[in-house]
Amino acid sequence: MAQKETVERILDAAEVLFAERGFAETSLRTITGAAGVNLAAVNYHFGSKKALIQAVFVRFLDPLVAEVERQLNLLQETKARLTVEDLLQVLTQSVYDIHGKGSNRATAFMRLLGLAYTQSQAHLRRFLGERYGEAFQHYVSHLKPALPGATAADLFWHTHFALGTAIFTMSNFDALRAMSENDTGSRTPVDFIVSRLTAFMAAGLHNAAHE
Amino acid sequence: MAQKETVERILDAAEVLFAERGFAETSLRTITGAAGVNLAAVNYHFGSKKALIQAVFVRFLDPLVAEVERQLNLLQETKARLTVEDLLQVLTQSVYDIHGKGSNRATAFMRLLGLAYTQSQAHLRRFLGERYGEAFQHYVSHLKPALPGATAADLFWHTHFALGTAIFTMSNFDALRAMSENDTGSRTPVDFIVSRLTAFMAAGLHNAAHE
DNA sequence: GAGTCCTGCAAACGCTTGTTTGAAACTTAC
DNA sequence: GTAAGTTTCAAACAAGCGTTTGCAGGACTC
Repeated sequence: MAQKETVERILDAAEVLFAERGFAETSLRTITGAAGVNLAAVNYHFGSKKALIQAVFVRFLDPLVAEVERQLNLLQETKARLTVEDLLQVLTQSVYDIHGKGSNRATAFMRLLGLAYTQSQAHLRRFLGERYGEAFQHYVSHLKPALPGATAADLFWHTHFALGTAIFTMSNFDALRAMSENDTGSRTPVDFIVSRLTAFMAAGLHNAAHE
Repeated sequence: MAQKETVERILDAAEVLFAERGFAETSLRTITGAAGVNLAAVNYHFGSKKALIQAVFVRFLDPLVAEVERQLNLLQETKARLTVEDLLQVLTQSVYDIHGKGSNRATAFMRLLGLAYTQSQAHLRRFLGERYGEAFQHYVSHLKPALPGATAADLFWHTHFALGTAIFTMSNFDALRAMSENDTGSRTPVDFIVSRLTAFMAAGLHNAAHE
């Protein structure tokens, strides 16, 4: 009991702090301080800071990947050929179903995903590739029939363009929202942003098939 | 003479190393070691590590912003209304004109731009906003007539979606290219990627006017 | 040629980092 | 109630960080 509580509290604090400041910029002392546990607890329960970073990702991604897979299979039973919009919808719907619609945990974690790409944590990228590479490939494989006429190279690049759009937006979500509030005077609802984002991605992806 | 050489060598080394590892992960000892100058030289010539980071951006962005402005004005004289494609073309053309077509300095710097967004360097974002905010707004102002029917909110979000696509792709350029080479077996030319990228961005941006 | 200014250098400063240690506190089982 | 096994804790560790210091060497003026 006491152990699980400590582990969970460390993960909670680490998830939030990593998302706010990045991995290298967040010290174990800051994390354990926020979690209200002893400094040595991280190395005792996780082994190292690197292992803690990976554990944060596993706790979030394992259920999400499973849910995406589930919804993908479900959808495939009712529809012979999935559209690009279907596939994007599965992603957002899976996040909504697990965390609720207005969850800031989801947007905070998206920032973590962005950091995983841009910060120099070679061990993390290797780890994520090994653990989730197959699931990612499986998801992308559904995109191919949805975009007839696209070559393999088209598919690869357009997928990563779309991925980049999403990750960048999510990882700078709060900053962008603040800027937009400054510009237009009103706060944009999350729904609006997400639907615009998926529309932008879909438009870009469809472009692959037309050239 | 000797001074300029030292300053320039520090900037060269810092630009490459920051792009490779990030700001916090690159120590002044690494930079001065690679540059072949004394450790104290950074604080002597720049004042602090933060000031060095800003100087790296200024050296790259000042000429680029000026060139974009120049090409924008030139284009406006021959054409009454600029298209989205025109505006994107001005950006890539400016980079090409300054650094040549196959420059890795340009792609490396794009990675720096991405880091500026995602790494926790509040001073950098503040600095970039103060120094280049006006030029950015001026550029975006040309986008409004190019996308009739788009509201102010549309314009803001779609601009940043496109920005995100570009920054993410550029900042992970080498990694993406290596992955694609692994997948398809052949190395994708830079031209191909850039033209696909701008096409993707244009398709997404046009989508703003149609909803 | 003395004086002034700029630059380069080795060494040290104080501080923070991730990790380890060894003993104390607690839980569990017989 | 004692023994074994977990978990917590304060303290210390070595290493790395950005920055500062004081001096040595060169370049320049007058």
